[in-house]
This record gives sequence, C-alpha cells and structure tokens, in this order.
Amino acid sequence: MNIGEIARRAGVSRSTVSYAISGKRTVSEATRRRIQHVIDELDYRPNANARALKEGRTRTIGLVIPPASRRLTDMQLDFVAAVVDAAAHADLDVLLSPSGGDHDRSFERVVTGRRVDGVILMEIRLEDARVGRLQQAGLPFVGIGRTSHPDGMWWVDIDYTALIAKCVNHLADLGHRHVALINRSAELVAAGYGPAHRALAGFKEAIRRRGITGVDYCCADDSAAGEACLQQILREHPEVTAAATINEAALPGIQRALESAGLTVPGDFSVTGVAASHWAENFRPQLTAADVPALDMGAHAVSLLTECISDPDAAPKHLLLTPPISLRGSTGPARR
Amino acid sequence: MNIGEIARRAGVSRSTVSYAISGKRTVSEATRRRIQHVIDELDYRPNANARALKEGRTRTIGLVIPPASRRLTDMQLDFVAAVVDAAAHADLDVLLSPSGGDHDRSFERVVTGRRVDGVILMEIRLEDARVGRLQQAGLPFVGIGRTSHPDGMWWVDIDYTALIAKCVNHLADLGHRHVALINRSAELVAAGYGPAHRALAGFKEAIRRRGITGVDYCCADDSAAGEACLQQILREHPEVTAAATINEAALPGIQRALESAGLTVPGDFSVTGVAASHWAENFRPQLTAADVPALDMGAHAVSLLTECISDPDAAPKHLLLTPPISLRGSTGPARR
DNA sequence: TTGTAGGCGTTATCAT
DNA sequence: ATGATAACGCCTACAA
Repeated sequence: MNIGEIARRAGVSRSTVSYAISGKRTVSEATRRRIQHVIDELDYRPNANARALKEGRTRTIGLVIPPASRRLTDMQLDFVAAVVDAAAHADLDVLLSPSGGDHDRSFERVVTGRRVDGVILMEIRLEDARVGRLQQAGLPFVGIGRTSHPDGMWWVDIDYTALIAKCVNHLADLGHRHVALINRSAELVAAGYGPAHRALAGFKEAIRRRGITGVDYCCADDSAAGEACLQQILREHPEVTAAATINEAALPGIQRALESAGLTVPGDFSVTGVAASHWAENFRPQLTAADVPALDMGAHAVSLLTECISDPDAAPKHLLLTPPISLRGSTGPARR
Repeated sequence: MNIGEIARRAGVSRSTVSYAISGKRTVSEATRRRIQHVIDELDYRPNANARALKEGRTRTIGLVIPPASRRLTDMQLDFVAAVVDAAAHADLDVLLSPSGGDHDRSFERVVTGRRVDGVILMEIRLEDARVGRLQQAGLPFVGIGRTSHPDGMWWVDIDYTALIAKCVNHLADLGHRHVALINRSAELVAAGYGPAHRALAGFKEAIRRRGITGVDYCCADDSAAGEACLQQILREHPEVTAAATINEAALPGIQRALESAGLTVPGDFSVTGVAASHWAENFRPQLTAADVPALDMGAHAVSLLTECISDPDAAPKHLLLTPPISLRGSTGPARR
C-alpha cells in the first residue's frame, strides 16, 4: 500500500496525493475529498522510512540507557518514562539503546545508522567516551547528567554538590556533629559516575565549612546493601547521629537497619538526602529530601534536544537544577 | 557521507562498495582493502533507513508500553528491560511507544508507519482494541499477556489463575479458613485487565474447592493503598488470617499495616502471592511467592516475535508459565 | 572481478 | 490545480 496505489485509485498523480496529505500546496476540495476517501478506505499511512530518507530527518530520537542487566534505579526509570512521554507529546518516536561500556553495537547503530535525529544520553560519567563519539559523529545530543568538562555539550543535571551540602547544613543546624554520607556503589565511583563524585565533593566541603566530622560510605543500589551499610556505620562510627544519601534504593534497608538497632527516626537518628519523591514518601517517617524532578528533567531534555536539532550550531544550553529540600519527618535535633 | 562518496574515493562503483560490505559477492582482496580503508577513514556506516526501504524490513521491533503517567510497576519495568536486552542481543533495535487507550498517535505511527517489523504488546486487556488493530494491519506481534480469546494471537503469559489457586491451597493446607485476595486497582479491574480477573477467578475457585471463606479487595498500585487496604480488611474481616496478592507495589504498605496492627508475620498473619523476586525478597520475613520470571518472559517474547516475523503464516504459539512458588518465611500455620 | 541501471516510497521542483 | 520527474541512499539482477 503505497502512495502510487492511492494515486492510481483516486485517478490523480502521486504528487497530488502527497500534497493532499501534507497540505503544502492547494488541492481542489473535490480531489482532496476523493483522495481522502481512498486513503480511509485502504487505511493508508505514508512509509516513515521513505519519508525519512527523502526529508533527511527521522522524527525519532535515540535514548541511551544503562543495560538492563544492571537493574535500573527508580530515578533512571523516571527519566526514561519522562523522556518517552515528552517525546510522544512532541510526536517524536524513541529508539532505545541499552549501552553500558564504551563500545556497543546497539549504541553504534544509533549513532551511525542515521536512524535518529538526536540522542539523549543517560548515566554520563565524568569521562565518557560516548560523549566524544557523539560529538565526532556530529549527532545532536543532550545529556541527562554531564561530564567533568561539560561546557561543549547540552545537558540537564541536578546539582548534587549543592544539594548534599544543603543536607549537611540542615543537619548541622539541627545540632548534628557527626554525619555520614551513604553514596552510590563503589563500582560507580570507580567508573567516575558524576553524581557520586559530586555528592562526595559537596559533602566534604560542607563538613569542612561547618566544622563537623563526616564519614562517607559506598553502598550498592539495593536495600540489602543499605541495611549492611548502615549497620557498618553504626558499628564503626557509633558517634554518627545522622546520614545523608543519594542512594534511594538503599533506603528500605537503611530503615530496617535503624529499626533492628532500636533507633527511632528522627529521635535517635536523622536521615536525609536526594531521592525521587516516591521513595521519600515511602520512608517512615517520610524522608526530608530534595525531590529529584525527574519528569521535568526528561521533558527539558527533550525540549533542549529539539532545539539543538533544529539549530546544531547554537551555543550549548545547560540546565542545572537545585530542587528545594522538602521538609518531612525524618530529620530532627541531634540526640545528646 | 553515502556509498557513492565511498565509491568515488575508492575509485570503484557503488555496487562494488556495497558488495565489499555485505560480502554477497566476491571482491578482489586489493579493492576490498582499498574500500575498507576509505570506509575507516571517513567512518562510514550505511544509512539504516535507506537499507530498510530497499530490503523491506527494518530490523526494529516496537514495544508498546503503558504511558508513563501511570507509573510503571516493577514487573512491567522488568519486562521492558528484558525485551530491550533480548532485542539488543539479537541486533534488533527497539522503538518505544507509550500508549494507553485504544487510540493514540504514537501507537498508530508504530502500527502503520512501517517502521518496525513486529510489535511486542504489554498490558493487554481481556478485550483489547490494539490487538484487533495489529491483526487488521497484518503486523506480526506478540503479547506479554493475552486477551480473553487468545487463540489467534502469539503470546507469553503467566497463569495467574493457577498461581493464586496454588497460594490459596498452600494457605488452606496451613489451616487458614479465612483468607483475603488483595487484587490490583479497581480501575484495572473495570478496564478488563487480564491478570486481575484471572487471579480473582482462581481465588474464588480455590476457595470453593477448599470450602473456606474468602474476601477480595481491589487496591491501587502503591504502598499507601496497600496499607489502607490491609487495615480495611482487618477492620471489616477480623477473622481473616492470611492474604494472597498480585499487587507487589502494595507490599510495603501491607507490611506497615501489619506492623502497626501489632501482627507478626507469619505468626499472626500469613502473606503470599505473585511478585517479582525483588519485591518478595524485600518483604520481612521474605515473601513466600511465585516469582514472575520477567526476564525469561521478555526474552521469550522477543524470540517468538522473530519467529513470527520470519513466518507470519505459522500457527500462533503460546507460552503459559506457572513458575513455582518459592517457599520463604511469610506463611505459616493459622493462628488459633 | 567489476560496472550499469532500476527500484524501494516519498517529497519537491519543475512544467503545464 | 495538477502531472511528470528527479532525487534521497541503498541493494541487487543483469551485463560485461
């Protein structure tokens, strides 16, 4: 079922059908209706590939996600959902590419196959070969996250440094003198994962500023690790009275460890951090935390990408978000 | 950068370049090397769209997911991840379409735009217009889930009827005489969501068989609803000593309600059901449950789809899984 | 062993 | 207001 068949049945030329569909030139009402009738009857839709070939653009964006083998965190999933929804809203299709390492067939296909007009890249490392690859290929892209030298690229990101510093300040204001940072996994830190490094930097700086002591721990992205991690903190640093975390998947485990240690929140121990609101609200009491506006960020990423596609030579734009910390019930004055 | 440019620079014809790449006819070692050299130098890759247009197939599959506005459950996310990974493994790209209702632009684009060779459809209702739409379009597709008349389609599904019956039997064997089913949301039931209806059917049938009493409740897909739901059960049916659920997102709330009611698991109250192992293992004590093999199912769906694409006229194949119930710690003898 | 040419389905530039 | 025709980039029968 192609445009020629429609043209034949409607007794017109292919170009007339094309124009009748696109409306890019006037078609007499009579023939327009005749054509539309045939189209409806045969349920014809233009072949998107042929159109893309001719027009030089695909109306499709690529979304590079971490491979599923590593279970995605809720926040990552929120990003994916947000991007997909925002793209659908803009009548863009989304081609998914699960790609972890530096070299990956799926990623290469997306980058070099001219199947997408642009790419949204998630889980960017401080040094990320994929960024270079995309730049070299001249493919417009927007990062959800940024490298250590982010000036030359488009991105949206969360200011983990500032947010964790805010958390520490909040705890210090409440009289806590010994606080812990529960970071993401050691593997991610070793891989140069930006949020982990930036959160740590913000933590250390705030600790120094406030003249309090801090310990930081890596923790895998699951509740069992969270439980073990908090137990370890309580064991190795019994003086610690509060923790800040960017590891939302560890929260249920943190909660369990506190319960089984007989510590109440926030009476005996305060917890705060950066998390999707969904996780924060599932903590008991609900978590005082900076709510990551994942939906907004995904939408922003799509909108930046369309902008960057339509004008690839424009100066890169950035969006560094510092969402407010929602005061809920998990932080309180330090126990004496 | 197209094949003609490569040909020009290598001093050969375009067809020779094409054959050098595909290997579908012999090319002298000398020219092959010369061509490869130019390709490497310019980092040329064939335009996937042009290739798809010529070959009549896209090496891409569509994955129709629920819209993100409704937050995806963990199980759904596992399916998505599994499908994407399995597809990447088979060198297939995945085009995502978030589509809820019967009519949706994104879905229509996927179905009629000839951008995909086949489709994997998630969250199928007992009566699902999208199934008819795909059949009418003649596009190969595989359901993760099935309609009420599933013979004419390819699908993989979980036998919720059998699994919930098994759960009830297990509880009855332990001496429970009054059990509850915590189902998915009333909206999903009203929409004819298969698992909810089939689980309810299995529940009622098993109740009848064992001569015990059962109550069933709908519950939204979040922990707050789970908490409220279990509280309601305890209030309205204090005789109930056990619950089975297919609503994994409700589990944390169920746990909280039991704790605040002062009930221990499994001493005072048993809990079982169907859940992703990840949720089951996060329950305390860990949940005796049928673990949904989402990864396997996703992989199976992709493999069925490739089969169905390569032979669209083959008789539809099905896969109805009844994963074993993993005995963990959340079920025990009924309290007296 | 290599080159020529036609066509996949569309859109856009001419021309009528 | 409409038609013929030439691309878009690739693959592949046919010819040499």
